[in-house]
This record gives sequence, C-alpha cells and structure tokens, in this order.
Amino acid sequence: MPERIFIGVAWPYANGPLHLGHIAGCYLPADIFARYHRLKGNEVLMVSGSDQHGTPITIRAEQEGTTPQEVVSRYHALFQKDWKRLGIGFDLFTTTGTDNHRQVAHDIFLSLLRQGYLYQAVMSQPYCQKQGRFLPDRYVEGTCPNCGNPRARGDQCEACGKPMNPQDLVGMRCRLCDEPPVIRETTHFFLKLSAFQDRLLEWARTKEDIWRPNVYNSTIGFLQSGLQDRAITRDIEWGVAVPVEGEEFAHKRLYVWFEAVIGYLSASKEWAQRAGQPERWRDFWQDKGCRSYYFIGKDNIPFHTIIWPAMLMGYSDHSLPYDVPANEFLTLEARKFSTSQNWAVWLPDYLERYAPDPLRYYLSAAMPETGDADFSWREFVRRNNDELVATYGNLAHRVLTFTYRNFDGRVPQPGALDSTDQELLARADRAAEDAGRHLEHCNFRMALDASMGLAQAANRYVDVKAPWRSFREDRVACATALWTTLRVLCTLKTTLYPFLPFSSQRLHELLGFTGAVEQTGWQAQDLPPRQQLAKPEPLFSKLDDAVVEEETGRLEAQRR
RNA sequence: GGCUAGGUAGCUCAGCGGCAGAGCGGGCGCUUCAUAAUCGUUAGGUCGCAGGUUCGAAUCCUGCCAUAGCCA
Repeated sequence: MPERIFIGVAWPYANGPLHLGHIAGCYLPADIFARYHRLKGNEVLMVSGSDQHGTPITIRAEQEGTTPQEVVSRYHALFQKDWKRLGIGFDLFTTTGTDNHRQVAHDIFLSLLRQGYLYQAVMSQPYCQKQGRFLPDRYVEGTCPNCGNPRARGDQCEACGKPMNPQDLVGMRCRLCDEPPVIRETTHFFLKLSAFQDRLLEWARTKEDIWRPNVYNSTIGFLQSGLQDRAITRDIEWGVAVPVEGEEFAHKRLYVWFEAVIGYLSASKEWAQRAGQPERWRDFWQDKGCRSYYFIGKDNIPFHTIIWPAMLMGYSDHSLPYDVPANEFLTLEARKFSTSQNWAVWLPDYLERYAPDPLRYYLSAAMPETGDADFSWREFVRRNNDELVATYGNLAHRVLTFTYRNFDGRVPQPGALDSTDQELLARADRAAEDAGRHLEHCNFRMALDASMGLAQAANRYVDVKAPWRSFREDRVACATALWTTLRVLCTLKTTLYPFLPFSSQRLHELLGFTGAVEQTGWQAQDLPPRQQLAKPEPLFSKLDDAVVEEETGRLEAQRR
C-alpha cells in the first residue's frame, strides 16, 4: 500500500545564487528523502519555488539599476539549472509570481478575513518625504544607540547584532537619498495569531516524539511565551496585492512572511494543473493518510511550526505539517557563510569544477542535523579520496575489473554459498533495513553510515576470499565470491541512490542493468548469472591535494 | 537580558545512568584484484569547569565559563 508524502522545501530568495549552506540546510535532505520514498514506490509530491518578493530583491534591483522582475527571472533560471546539475528533483519548482499563487494567497487572505482572523490597525513607519514613500526597515540607516556604529540598519545593527526599530536609530536617514525620514501613521492588516495559541500548543505537544528536540523545544517555548499578532501587509509596491476594495490598500502588498508560505499550497495546485489532473493536489492536502514534511533551515522554524499551521487552521481542513526536520547551519572553514562578505562557496561555481555526487556525499556525511557542521576544502578532498573513492568506489572497481577481465565480461555463475557468503548477504539485507529505518526518521547521516559500513564489510570479505588466489586454485569458489560481492553492489546502488543518484545509475549500468535505477524499488535487484557487464570504469575520481590550496586561495581572494 | 542547541581522541562527530566509542589522520604489519586503494593491528581522551543526586554520572540536577542561533 503506497503512502503519500508531501515535501515542502524552503523558498529561496531570488536575489542571488545559492551557496553550500542552503544545500546542506534543506535542498539536499529533502531530495534524499524524496528519492527514498519514490524508490519505495510511495506517492511523493515535492515542491518549492523562488520567493520573488521581499526587500532583498528590490534592494538588489535598485543597486543594479534594473527591475525586480529582471533580477528574479535571472536567478530563477539559475536555480532551475542548478537543481538539474546537482540532481535535486522537484516535482515542481515555481515562483511566487504566478497568477495561481496570487489567487491562492487571496483566497486564504479573504477566508481568514471572513472568519475574523484578520483585523486592521494603525502603526507607525518611517516615511521618506523626498521620494514620497514609506521605507522598509532595512532602507533606513543611522547610528546604533547600542554600539555607536554609524551605519546601522533599521532592522538590525550588523556591528553589534542588535535588532532594531528604525525609530531607535540616532540620526535616522533614508539609505537611498540620505534625507531624514519622518514617522507617519499607516493602516495595516494584522493576523490574529493569539487566537490560535491554545490550539497550536495542543497540536504541538503531540509532536514531542516526532520533531527534533531543537524544533520541538523552541516551538513550545514560543507558544508558552505568548503569541503576538503580526502585521501581514506593508507599504511597498513589489508583491502580492491586498485583495480589498478601495484606495487605502492600493499601494500596499502582502508581507512576504505571510505570503511565501502559501506557496506550498499554490505550488501543489499548479503541479496538479500542469499534470492535467487539477484536483490531484487534494491527495496531498486533504487526505488524512498523507504526511507532510517541511525541509527548512533552523532560522525558519517558527514560520513552519506556528505561523503556517495557524494560517491553515484558520483557513480550512488542510493537513498540518507532520514533521519539520529543520537543519542547523553549515559553516565554511569554521566561519559563518556571509553573502555580504562574499564568504561562500557558490553552487554554480562548485558545479563548474566538480561532480555533484562528491558534494552530495560530503554534505550528507556532515549534515548539520543535530548541531552546526563545517564545510572545509581539506575535508572535502579527504572525504572524497579516503571515503568515497577508497571505500565505495574502489570496492566496485576492484570487483568489476577483476570479474570483467577473468569471466568473459559476464556475471559469474556462483556455486553453493558457504557461511561467509551467507553472512555477508545477510549483512547487506540488514544494512538496507537500517538505512531505510534511518531515512524514515530523517536521520540522514546514520542512513549513509549504514551503507558505508556495508561497503567496508564487503572490502573485508573480498580480502578474506582473495578471488585473485582462488581464481587459480578453485574456480567455483572464486566465481561464488565475485557473484556475492556483485550482489552486495546491487544493494549498495539502491541504498546509496538517495544520496548519490548519478553514481548509482552508473553502477546500475556497469552491472549490466538497463533502464533507470529508480524503477527497481527499495530492494536489492536479482543478479542473473551470465548477465553481460559493461566495461568497468571508476565511479569516482580522486582529487589532487592541490585542490585544497587552490580553493581556499580562491575563497580568500574573492572575500570582501 | 530571555530562550534553544552544542562544548567527548590531532580532525569530524556518535554515545546520553552501568568497563570511554566510530571514521579519518599518526605508528606498525599483511596483501597485490583495485584510482598505492584494501585489510589487520597499535597509540591517543580529567568526556568545558565546579558542585550535587546515585551503589554507579560523559549521560540526571544546579551554578559557572567560553560558542552559535533565535527572540525582546
């Protein structure tokens, strides 16, 4: 009986390329999870898209003297290309700029309004008289009252990290034209989060054994400390219109934090339309048996465990998140990724120079699941050479080349299996079970370990069996050992497929199978004796140690 | 200031009440099918600090110290 799995992944701001922190944070784990479930034959819907609204995008456009739409289109196209190259397999990766998204956002807004969960209230905002517009917080600059930094922003002082209200700044001025803004009153819609407090708390408490401790504790903490209603509209031009009549809201837009999460639902509807089955989204949103998973970074937790569930509770009977496996952060050479300081390994740069699977391997093995994790080029080269190439790649290569050369390029016919052979095959079944169980629970590092442990056991087995010796002394024993190891490779190509889709497909073909490895299910494929093997070639390449200096040098050079 | 998470071998991390663990790196050795890969073996730790609970604490509790993130 196939299960239904909905996978929502954080929506990246389309204002710049993605870096490895984003990949380790949510895109890779989501993809691993999706591939596993597809392999098991489950129905999976995995969606996300470019978040094309929000201040970072308008700022970027103004810096470049272009339009927000141009910025968005450029990076959205880049994202699409990168997903393909890295093997992140969305069922749909759309944007928040579609008519469909606007309609769904309006529907939710109006539904919440009708049910009394939205209300209007007046708030004070900085207003630039010279430009005749309200200024987003981060468009306002001034001296930090806390540390004296003269260039603190209205949302936060980057020097001392203190969060800010624009009014707190000494000598507040407009970042675009240097004029001091005035404080003006403006009316906005607020979401009555407080109305959901009790229901949210009751619901969240059912998640104690499902959510990661970090996710559970911070959510409960938030809920217990009391929710404040939040404004869901802003005085800006770039965004989704506020669906009410009249001039008052004509120049206001839905605030991105409210609008972007709606993308999960609107993308599902778009996917269904594109598939020619416009009602199909209901399978993933209104079927009680469907589990929904949201892969995000830890900075996004409250939006997915509090705000989005509250919106869904107020809207109608749509499924609430089942799990929100938020990852911690990745650091780069022990320092925080920083876009403004250009301290980052950008995904397009990586993909220009290296293969996707070594990165997928590294980020899976060092995934920031339970605490922050670090990416360093030294570790990257080491993990590639000493783990991926030496343990897994070498196992496949040593067995395939020996077999290909000495058994006429075909899978050997095994004799009777002795206890060592049987033990290894049992070990393989156990590894697959373990990997599956860990993947079910989003424990990606442990799932990967299960497979790598099997590869090690298989290397030991080959050493014990020494087929290069038995080839001369006992041809049947040699054939049996090789067949057994090849059969273990069949398990490995399956259990590693979620992590290393490209090399699993290659191994699938090297073993003489045709078609897509994804079609073979979450089980070791039968290995028919006499099956023609493909001419062996290494699955992975060693990297020269010089890569370490080259890449760390590049990082330092590009740093601002 | 409040909250959350982590501080364990040279490095990356697991363990979370019962003899301190893994991978990698270091030393030594075996092997030669394989991208000098594999495999065996060995060294290496006051489990952040100080108290407490317990027959027994890396593990539970309290306080402190550096760290990261979130919130006000």
